[in-house]
Amino acid sequence: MPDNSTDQRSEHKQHGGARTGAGRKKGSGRFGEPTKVMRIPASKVAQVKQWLAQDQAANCAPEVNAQKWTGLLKTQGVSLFQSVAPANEAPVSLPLFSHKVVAGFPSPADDYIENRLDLNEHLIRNQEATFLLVVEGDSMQKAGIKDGDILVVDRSIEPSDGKIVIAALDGELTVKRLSIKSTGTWLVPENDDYPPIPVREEADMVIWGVVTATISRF
Amino acid sequence: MPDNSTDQRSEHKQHGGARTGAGRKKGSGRFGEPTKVMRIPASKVAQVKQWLAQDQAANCAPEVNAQKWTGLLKTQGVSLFQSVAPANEAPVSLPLFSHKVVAGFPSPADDYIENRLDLNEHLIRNQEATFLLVVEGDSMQKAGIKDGDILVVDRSIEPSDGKIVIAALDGELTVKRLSIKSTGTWLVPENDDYPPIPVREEADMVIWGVVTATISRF
DNA sequence: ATTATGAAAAATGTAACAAAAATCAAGTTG
DNA sequence: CAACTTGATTTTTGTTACATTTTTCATAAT
Repeated sequence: MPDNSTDQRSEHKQHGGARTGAGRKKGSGRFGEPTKVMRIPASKVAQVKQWLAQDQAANCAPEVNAQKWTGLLKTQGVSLFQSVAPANEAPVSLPLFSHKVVAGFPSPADDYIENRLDLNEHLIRNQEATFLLVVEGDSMQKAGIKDGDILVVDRSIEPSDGKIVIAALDGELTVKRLSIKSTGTWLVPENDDYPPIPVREEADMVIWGVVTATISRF
Repeated sequence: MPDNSTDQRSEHKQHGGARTGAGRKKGSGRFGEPTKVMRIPASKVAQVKQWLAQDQAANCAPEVNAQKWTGLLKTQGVSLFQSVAPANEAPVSLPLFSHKVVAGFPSPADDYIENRLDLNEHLIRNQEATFLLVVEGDSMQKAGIKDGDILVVDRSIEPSDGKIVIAALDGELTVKRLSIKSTGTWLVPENDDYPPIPVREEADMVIWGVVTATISRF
């Protein structure tokens, strides 16, 4: 301020002034939460940045198309790099027939048709937040998840008790059932050969997303 | 350095000294490259750390083997879909990851995406000959096919021994494993409550197609 | 009442710093 | 002379500090 000689006169220029309650609100940043600085190898800076940007996009992902999809909807956690494929319409529409059809080939024109189904639409509620994983191992055998299955994982579903989740443990992804009890949090395999895994801290494990479907090929 | 008064005498304590070429080598850090500091939202610090830690560890061997499934099978009432004429493809391509992905980041920086997969393309090879069946009843749960599962049935595949087939029996569609032995042909339910069904003549039943995949939702 | 203005508070990117780790060669020891 | 010590030197690394920017709001001005 160049000229501040006469305080009495300077008033005519003042608009603001000391006041309480002013200032930027907490959580008004990009991430809605406090941040920390950390050191990242140069070659991965871009990747991390992209990941952070994607994660925001996934978190505010719109409701795409869900007719008969039951499930909680909430955002949380991770996201991945993924090119958004413009979902054009009318791809694979599959007519649904009654199970009472007998020998003979049902025609789509028949009134046997109960419904039409597109596998992508049926299995993917939030494309931005969905990815696929190939299962290795049989720790979830009793849940019907077998080695080689393809899991449909939705990151936008809030992990909750009883959900089958993808968790990063010891640097590997595992699929387990999440058990949140008063006694603590557990990752429970659905195979008697494997013991439940206690989860002590957040750092122990990162939950990637919730398994919404599994696909087995014969 | 407490005593440095007399340089001539101080030599007796000196081991090192000014020299060139000393010092830590470049690239000797954890990442083998220079680093940068960046600001990360607090909730994601753990994920980034885990990813960075994992990334230096062993590289993963991407072994995607989607077909070593040796499962049982089951049958019950089913609902029927049919595939419809192949529409213009606007594939909803999803990222397909291998097992070794960590904390929100794929492990190897570049080939993290094993593949991109469109579920329709992946599951429906011959669209005009493909049906979808919704399984009714949970008698096949033990075999990995549960109530509400969607079966992908391909009519263009030749039924052979061991295949899981859709057969029309008594005006209803059922899922059975086809057993063609020297002793005869059987439709074998994978459920103790149901006996194997002998197939005497072709007219006894009509095989609609071969099950190529099953989809379970959670 | 509406708008303009600037102060207050938080967010953000980068610089700076201290401590730790790594590395080497001169000096010491055997 | 070879092996070991040891401190100097340099990079790494986690954190703090700081200068900007952004957001928000109370108040003056209209």
